[in-house]
Amino acid sequence: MYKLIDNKVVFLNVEDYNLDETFLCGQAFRWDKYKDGFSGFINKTLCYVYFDNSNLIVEPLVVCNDLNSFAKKCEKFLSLDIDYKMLKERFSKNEIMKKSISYAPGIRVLNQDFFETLLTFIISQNNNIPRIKKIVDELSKNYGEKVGDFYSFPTAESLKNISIEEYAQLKMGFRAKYIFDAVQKINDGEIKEETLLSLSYEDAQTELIKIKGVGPKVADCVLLFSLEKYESFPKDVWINRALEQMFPNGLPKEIKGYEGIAQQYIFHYARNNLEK
DNA sequence: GCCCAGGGAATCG
DNA sequence: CGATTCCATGGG
Repeated sequence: MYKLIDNKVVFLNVEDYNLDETFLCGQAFRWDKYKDGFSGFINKTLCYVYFDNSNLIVEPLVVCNDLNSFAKKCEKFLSLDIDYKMLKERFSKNEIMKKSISYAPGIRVLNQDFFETLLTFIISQNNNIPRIKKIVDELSKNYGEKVGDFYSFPTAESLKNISIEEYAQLKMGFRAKYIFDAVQKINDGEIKEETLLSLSYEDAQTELIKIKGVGPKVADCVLLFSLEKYESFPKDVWINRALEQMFPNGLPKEIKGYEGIAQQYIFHYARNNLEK
């Protein structure tokens, strides 16, 4: 439930939500600490997200002429339309899941912009989180739109005539040619968000992998973080360690259908507690 | 200098 | 097929 109060979107009595855990867990690369919360873009609108006691508040930092429709976008983006209390109770019937969740119980899987998620996770391959953020910031500063002190993430249209060499100048390395191919396939209409949304998880993954530099892991991140395929379970180096050490006999049945949401708790636990 | 990072493509056997 | 190697860059 939310209300519109004083040009802000106010979600009342939000539980099972921690902004630090959610914005800093490695699923999003364009949110920064700001005042008592975080600043970033929701549906192309720059905003300030913070807690006021138990209320979660989204304050647009630019003019927003349709606050009601923006509020619905916020609800979806922040994953406030999913019953996390119920999901975590189900996951916690498995003892290892229960322990993983206890290390960061306030993580939520965001519903981010498709194009931004696609490009940022192409950049993420064989890379580390601070440097991913740095490259994504450079991409935005160079080709995004200036909004106050911030820059929006570039659109596919705005990247239409950018060359591989220009991407390489942003220190992307070998990923420059992959970004170029992704932008081209989006602009050509070869890859369409609406199509991917209508397809099954498996078929949507098959489509995404047609992009150069997009393999199973990057595709799974895009499917989970921007296309609402919650059964998607991205496997990176940390998750592989977790699977060996925590789930040698496979994933528990309690997370079925929502493996991706469970994956975030496991990923966070593994990154902070497992040995290399 | 070596190792690693929210991997994937190219190559090899 | 599966297994290995290379790819750019920067921090530890």
